Amino acid sequence: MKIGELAKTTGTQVETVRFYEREGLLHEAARTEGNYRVYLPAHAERLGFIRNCRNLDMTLNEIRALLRFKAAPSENCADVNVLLDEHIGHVAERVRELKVLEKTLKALRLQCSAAHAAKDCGILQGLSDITESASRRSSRSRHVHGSH
Amino acid sequence: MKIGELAKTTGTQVETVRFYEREGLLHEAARTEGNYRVYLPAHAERLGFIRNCRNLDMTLNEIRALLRFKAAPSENCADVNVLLDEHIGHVAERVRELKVLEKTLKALRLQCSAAHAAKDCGILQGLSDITESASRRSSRSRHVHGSH
DNA sequence: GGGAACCCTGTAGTGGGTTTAGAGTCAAGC
DNA sequence: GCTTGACTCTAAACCCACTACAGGGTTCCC
Repeated sequence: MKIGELAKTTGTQVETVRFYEREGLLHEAARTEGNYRVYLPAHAERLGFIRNCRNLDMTLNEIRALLRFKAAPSENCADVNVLLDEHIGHVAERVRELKVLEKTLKALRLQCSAAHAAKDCGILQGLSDITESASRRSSRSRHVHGSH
Repeated sequence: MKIGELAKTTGTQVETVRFYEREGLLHEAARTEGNYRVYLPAHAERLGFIRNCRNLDMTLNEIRALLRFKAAPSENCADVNVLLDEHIGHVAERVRELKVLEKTLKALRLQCSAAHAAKDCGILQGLSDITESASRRSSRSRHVHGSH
């Protein structure tokens, strides 16, 4: 199959498939005479695995690690468990952070319920004042992202 | 005050201050004879506002909008409310997504409780199989990020 | 005058793609 | 045989919010 079909069956964008190839996540495909990539079912399987991992918010590096484990079927899988436990930890931490954030934002929102002159707006006041209440984002180098 | 002091009092990194100036979020500072930036309390106030907004996970564009509202004190603040409501919506949505994710990851984790050969690992199997269970990340162009 | 601590500019890198530009390929219809 | 349109190719730039680095200059203290 050609790249467009592969992309459609795996719910990926064509550019993303080429990006994964550049990144070494997908093996290079054979080419037709006209230089089109040709994919086999094994490619679709591997891409499906990658997309599932991405849907679980894993980084490409984590996915690379998992692909290595998959490629060594007789080795011990303890490291897979460790990787997943760490990832679950990251997600759980991010949920906690975002809930604090949500609470803070809602409290801020209550400071201005009606429309009036901006100079009297409790929200703008609040944004100037907050000193310590907001989640003291101590976690450097986060891996599960914010809200944007 | 010089840039280092400003950075310290606002809990910002020096490079970030210069970055905000380049981005037009902070007004250009006056300079000493030796070409060092000199800041006034007003700069510290504005930077504090920006950092508070960033701690609430707003984008620089959202912050730019808020700074414009602040600069027009007699205008109506209804748009501030709208901006904040939208932002709260983004955060709440991301929390929902991440909780689904956490659940999926924990279920996946249960498929391999002990260490054994990778070819028998329920987690790697599960990652190949998931078809629809994981959060169908329909939200394109998210603004509150994942877990990394 | 020597060294440490600070500051300057400019550039490149991060992650996980997306977008754009400019060109080539292929099958169908006329 | 020629055109049209859908598909494909490469390479490079762009996104966000910084961060890091290279290679200097300034200030201050001893």
